Amino acid sequence: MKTVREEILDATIHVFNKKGMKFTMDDVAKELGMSKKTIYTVFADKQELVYDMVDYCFDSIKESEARVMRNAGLTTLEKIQGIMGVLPDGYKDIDFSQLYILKDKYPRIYSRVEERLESGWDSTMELFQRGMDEGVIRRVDKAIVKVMFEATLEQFFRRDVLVKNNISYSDALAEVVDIICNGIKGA
Amino acid sequence: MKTVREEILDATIHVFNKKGMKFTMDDVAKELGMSKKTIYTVFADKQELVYDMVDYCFDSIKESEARVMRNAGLTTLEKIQGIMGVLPDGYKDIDFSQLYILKDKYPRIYSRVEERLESGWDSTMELFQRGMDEGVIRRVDKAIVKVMFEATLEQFFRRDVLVKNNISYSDALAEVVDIICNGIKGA
DNA sequence: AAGAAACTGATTTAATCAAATTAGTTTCCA
DNA sequence: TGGAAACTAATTTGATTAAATCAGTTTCTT
Repeated sequence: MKTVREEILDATIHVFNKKGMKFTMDDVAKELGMSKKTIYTVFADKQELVYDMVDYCFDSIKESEARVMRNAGLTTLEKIQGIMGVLPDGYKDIDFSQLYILKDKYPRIYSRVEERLESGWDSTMELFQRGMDEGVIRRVDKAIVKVMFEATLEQFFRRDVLVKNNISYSDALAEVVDIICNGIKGA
Repeated sequence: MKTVREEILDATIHVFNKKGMKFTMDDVAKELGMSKKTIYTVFADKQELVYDMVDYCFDSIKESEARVMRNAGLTTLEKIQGIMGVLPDGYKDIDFSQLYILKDKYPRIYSRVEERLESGWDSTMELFQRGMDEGVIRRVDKAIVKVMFEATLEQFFRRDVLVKNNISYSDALAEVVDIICNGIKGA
């Protein structure tokens, strides 16, 4: 059973993805068939709502991630592959490029997004390090791998490359993870 | 000996990189120690100047590229590696993200940039195809490799990732080409 | 022939202010 | 308790116009 809080957050994600950051509180209320009054009993203001929406999304990524990390049956390389596969599943929920526009208006939310985008890579970075120590992946610059991956995903969302080339998102993602993992694998 | 035309184009690149698309004709004239009058004897208007500047840059990429293609001593994979190395050398000359802002004001130049960015991949795409036919690289989606590479370079220029991580552009480029080439290499 | 500088019409930018929208609150009602 | 709708103060949007900038031309000079 979903809590009221979660219902509101889900609705917020929905209208956010439809209208970007200029969604209104009325939009959320209408989406829910709920009065604004009720929303305001749960969230103090719009800022808090968006802030919590961000955390809500990242938490779900983190959870899938933890599941991969915890799986003892996987090798380090398989874990890297697994995590790179779930990471963007979370990105799918929200159009983060929209969130970047908040820089001026909601600096607190903006820096929260950056913070979580950054810390979202913590486990992956650790895995890279472990892989290099174990010798299963080559000594590469972790920051570069990160940029490659993030930049590519960003393009998938922003431009219409996938539509134009008639490639599904999951196929594209699998291919990218595959190329990167093979590219960093020890010789 | 450089022609007047080339001198003007070089100066244009210079001021363009300093001030973006809002460089003025006076800027170019001052940079050259030349009167605007003289510039206008060579180029009909600003639009033509920028248009030719774009071609000028891409032509120099194409030239280095042809040199690699023509080198019979290289294997297909080495050629791919070589071409991916020179392609961005040309990007270094110009901040193409600036050019993308022209969409509305100079649609003719904008579409020229797109056209040449696109056709700049022609030889690389052919090489990918040849490599797959020869079996030296895996069957990958060429469009995805292209997105990965382009997106990554774009980030190198746009964000300050390289500065922040204290990596030189050429080291970063070499690493990216390396990862991609290893990532697509046949097993 | 080419630079320096002044000039003009067109475009860009900036400032201003009115109109519309919206966050958050309150009132009334089921 | 919670929805519907009205309300207010604040913000955002949009239109208008004045000021500044700039592309392209002309004049005068060496």
